[in-house]
Amino acid sequence: MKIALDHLRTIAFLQGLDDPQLVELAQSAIWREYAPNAVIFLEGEAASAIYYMDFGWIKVSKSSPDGREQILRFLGPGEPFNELSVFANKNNPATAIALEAVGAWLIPREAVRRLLVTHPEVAIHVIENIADRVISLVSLVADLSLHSVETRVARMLLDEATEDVMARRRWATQTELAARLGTVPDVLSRALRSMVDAGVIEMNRHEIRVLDRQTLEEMAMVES
Amino acid sequence: MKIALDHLRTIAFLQGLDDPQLVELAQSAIWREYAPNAVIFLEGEAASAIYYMDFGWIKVSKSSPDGREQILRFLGPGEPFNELSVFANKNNPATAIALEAVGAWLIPREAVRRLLVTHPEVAIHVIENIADRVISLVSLVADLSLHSVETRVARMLLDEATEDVMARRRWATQTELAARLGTVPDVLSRALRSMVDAGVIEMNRHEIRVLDRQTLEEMAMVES
DNA sequence: CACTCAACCCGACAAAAGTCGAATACTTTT
DNA sequence: AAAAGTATTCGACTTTTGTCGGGTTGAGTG
Repeated sequence: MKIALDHLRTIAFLQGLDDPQLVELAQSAIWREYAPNAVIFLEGEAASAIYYMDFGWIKVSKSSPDGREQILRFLGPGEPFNELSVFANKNNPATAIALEAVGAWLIPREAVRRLLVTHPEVAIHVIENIADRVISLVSLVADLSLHSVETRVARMLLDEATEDVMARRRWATQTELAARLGTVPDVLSRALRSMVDAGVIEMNRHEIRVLDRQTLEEMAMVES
Repeated sequence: MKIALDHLRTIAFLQGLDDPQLVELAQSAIWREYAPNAVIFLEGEAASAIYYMDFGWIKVSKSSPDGREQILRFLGPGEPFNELSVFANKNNPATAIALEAVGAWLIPREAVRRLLVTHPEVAIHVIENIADRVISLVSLVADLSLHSVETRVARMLLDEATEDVMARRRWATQTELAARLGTVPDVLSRALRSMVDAGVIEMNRHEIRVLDRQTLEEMAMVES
């Protein structure tokens, strides 16, 4: 219980709650672990709980009947997810799958929802949280519809790289990255290769290093 | 003022408020009209008010530097918009443009935001409203990334048609519809034409009529 | 009613993205 | 360390989507 409590304290939209409230939540929290590739929940299912990731990474994605996959986002330690379904009483709009061994706390919907009525400041945090989701989805739509694969790759690199290095976790294969960018591994491979050939980046299994940030920014069509 | 009050009463997320509250809102409401093609607000601008559409239609879209446009949604009479930016204190994530003559009420952000703290039920409505936005964006992403133009066209027809007829407003040109579907007018034209040739639909300037719903559903790849 | 302009359509073409089969390189397991 | 499995790459090819120039239609305007 103690552990759950400490974690709850760090969730953004629970900020400002006093200890008794948190203890109550902590008492209803359930611990879950998932093996790599395990399905955490499926698109269309009714959501029953909010998740708070303790360790591991997952992907949230949609799939087409013929097996193609579009990843909406990756989620790592410290991030809450499935708030949307829980707070809005909707079915899960997408599927969540563990990319590696994952441990997470589940807080049943009722426990969290009660807070909405009694603690308006929580509601405000929730709104801001979901608003960020909308913003990132809007920019995903714009990327998919308005920009070439090369541009999207360049943008991903600029987005993810810290100090011009984008570290690659074990699961960050070209297959997963391609699904994130809305394309297929082959095409991503070609795009990366042509960047390597052009001397813009350097790449190995564990990281991608940006060598020529300026050219990359031109490829990304970032506006001044 | 009276008029504004009557309209406010019909806004979904203001349901449950008592009259004095609404009167206060109505007093701060501002009336605005826009000519066809007028820009209502631009992507990136700070949002200062929530809009409530009285008459006319608008489009919310993102554009690329080279002029291509992706429409996120159309909005008509009775629908509120820009809640996202107002409630979450973000800049507008997209641009809004009038498709025809538009009249709308603006309610300044501060007036609405105060309600969030004092009236938790309003917050819940706001969350549900934004959640719907997330869901429709997720399905737009899936459409763009996972399905062909023909499939998207078929889906649009099935979505929009009532009684197998999709009425076309004056502004619903192939240019606008194509921008909504994430393609260009020519390609949309071809897709529609091939459906007409296949006897699946019938089409004129004012409406598109579904003749063979079953085939259309197969094209839309709706899952059983 | 003639004129104008936007919408729509067509056919040929160009480019981007996706597919396929097979070779190669890396990891992980045994 | 060998075997097995996964990830990446390659080249050739197909499909889809987008582009371009020009032509037709039809609604709205003076």
